[in-house]
Amino acid sequence: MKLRFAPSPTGFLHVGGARTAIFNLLHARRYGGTMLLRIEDTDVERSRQRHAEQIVSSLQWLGIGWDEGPIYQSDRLDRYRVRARELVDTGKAYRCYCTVEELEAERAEAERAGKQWHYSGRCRNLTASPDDPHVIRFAVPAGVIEFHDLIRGDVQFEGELIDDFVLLRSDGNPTYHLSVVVDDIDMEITHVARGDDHLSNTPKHVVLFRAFGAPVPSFAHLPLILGSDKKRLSKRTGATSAEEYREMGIVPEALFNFLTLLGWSPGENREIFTRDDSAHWFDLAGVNKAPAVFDPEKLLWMNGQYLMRMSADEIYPHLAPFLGEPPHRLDDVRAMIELHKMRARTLRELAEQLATYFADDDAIAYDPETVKKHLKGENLAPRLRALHDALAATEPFEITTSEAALRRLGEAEGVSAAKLIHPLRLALTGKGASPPIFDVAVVLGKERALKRLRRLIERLPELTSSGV
RNA sequence: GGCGCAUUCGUCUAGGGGUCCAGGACGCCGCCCUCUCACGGCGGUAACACGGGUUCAAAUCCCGUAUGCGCUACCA
Repeated sequence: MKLRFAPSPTGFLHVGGARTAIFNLLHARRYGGTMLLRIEDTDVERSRQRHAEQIVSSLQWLGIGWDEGPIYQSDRLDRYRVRARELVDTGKAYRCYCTVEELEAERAEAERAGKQWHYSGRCRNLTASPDDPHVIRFAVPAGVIEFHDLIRGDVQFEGELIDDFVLLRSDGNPTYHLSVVVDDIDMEITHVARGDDHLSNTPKHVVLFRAFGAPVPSFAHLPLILGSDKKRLSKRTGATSAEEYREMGIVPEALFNFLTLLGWSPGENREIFTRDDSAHWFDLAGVNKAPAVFDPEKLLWMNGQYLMRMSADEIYPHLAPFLGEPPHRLDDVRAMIELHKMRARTLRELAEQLATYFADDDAIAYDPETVKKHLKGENLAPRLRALHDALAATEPFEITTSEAALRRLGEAEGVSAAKLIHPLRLALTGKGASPPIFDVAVVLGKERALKRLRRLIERLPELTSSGV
C-alpha cells in the first residue's frame, strides 16, 4: 500500500492541504504502507520554489512525515512527453491545432448565446504536421465511467459529457491530468486521497489509467473544509495557512489533532489524542461525506488543552520565539510557564502573560479598574506597609510562608486576607487577575516583590486621590 | 445552465431499522471550588432540511423537493 500527498507549490500550505496530508499519512501508517511527497509544479506560471520549500517546512513543523520524496514533477517532464506520445501512437490521444485564441472566441460566443460550450473534438481525425504548434488531447471514450470511492461509494460519470482534455500543452509541458496519472502509475500509488474538488477530475484520470493499461488505484475524496460562511475556507473568513497558525502560537500537535477531527472521529467520544493514537484508529473509509466548517474557537480551546498538558520543558522550544529579546533561558522561565500554561490558549498569550515578570519593577502599569476596586478602605497605606514588613521578615520566602505571614497580619488587623491579597496582586502584576499571588511573589523573588510593593505604596496618594 | 456531491444542536461530531422524546465536544448561561484569573466539577441551552413511501417500527432504507457546495481552463 502506498499513498501520497501531492501539493502544487502555488502558495503556503493550506489547512485543507494539511488535513489531506494528515489523512494520507494516517492511512499509510495504519496499514503499514508508505507515504510519498510529490511536488506538482508543472504550472511554471504559478509554481515557485520558495513555496515548495515553505510547504515542506510546514509539513515538518506539523510532524507530517513521508517515506519517499519530495519528488518534483518538473524533474520528470521528459517522462510525461514520452507517455503522451505513446497515447498518440496508439490512437488514444491526438494532436490538436486549435489555438487558445480560437477556443477562447468560441467560448465567448457560446456564452453570449447563453449556451454551454464544449470542445468540439474537431482535431480528432486531423492529420497535420507534428511540427506545427499543437497540444495533445486525450480522446475521451463514450460511455459510463464508473469508479469506487472509499468515502462516497460508487460514483459514475457520462463519458460523453467530458471534453477531450489537454494532456500536453503547446509548450510541451504536461497538464495536471497527465502528470498525476503518469506519476501515480510509475510510483505505484495504490490509494489516492485528495480534496473533494477533484471528484469531477477523477473520471478523466480513470480513463487515463485504463488507456495506459495500468490498474486504477482506490480513490477517497475528502470533504472540503469550509469557512464560517460555509464556503471553501478563504482569507476572508480567517487564517488559511498552517504558517499563520504557527505565528498565532498554536502548537503543531494541537493543529494536527484538530485537523484530524475535521471530517473524522475515532468514536467513543475521544477528542484529544496523539498522532500515534490516531494512526492506530484511522481509516479513510471512516471519513465523513459532508464538508466541515473550520471553528477557530475550538482550535483555541484544543491548543489550551495541549499547553496545559505539556511540561514547561516541552513548551519552551515552541514558546522561545514568542518571548522576544533578550533571549530567556529555560531555567529562568520554567516556573513561569508552569504557573501560566493553563491560563493561556496560545503561545502568544502565554508570552504576553510572562511579560509581567520581565517588566521593569519601576514601570508597572496599574489597571484603572482594579485600582478603583481594590485600593480603598481605611488605613490602607499603613496596612500595606505592615504587609511589606511582614513579607520582608519572612524567611525562607516561600509560597506557604509568605501566605502564612499575610494571613497572620490580616487576623491581627481584623481584616480579611482578601483585603491584603488584592492590593498585593495589583502591586506585583498591575492587574486584577493573575495566578495565585504567593506563587507569583515567589517566582518574582523576594527582592523584586518587595520593590514592587513599595512602589505601589509610594504611589498610593496619587492613585486614590482624584479617582481618575 | 450542465454534471457531480452533500444535508444530525450555532459549530465539530456519535449514531448504519427498535436500546434515541438522539450521546459527546466547542461556544453560551447558571452553580460549585476559590485570594482574582484560569483549570476542574455539576447543571442548563440547542439538532435528525422538507414531503412522500417501505416497515409492526426510520435519524437510520427508497424516491422526490429544497438548500448548499464543488467542477465545468493549454490551474491544480
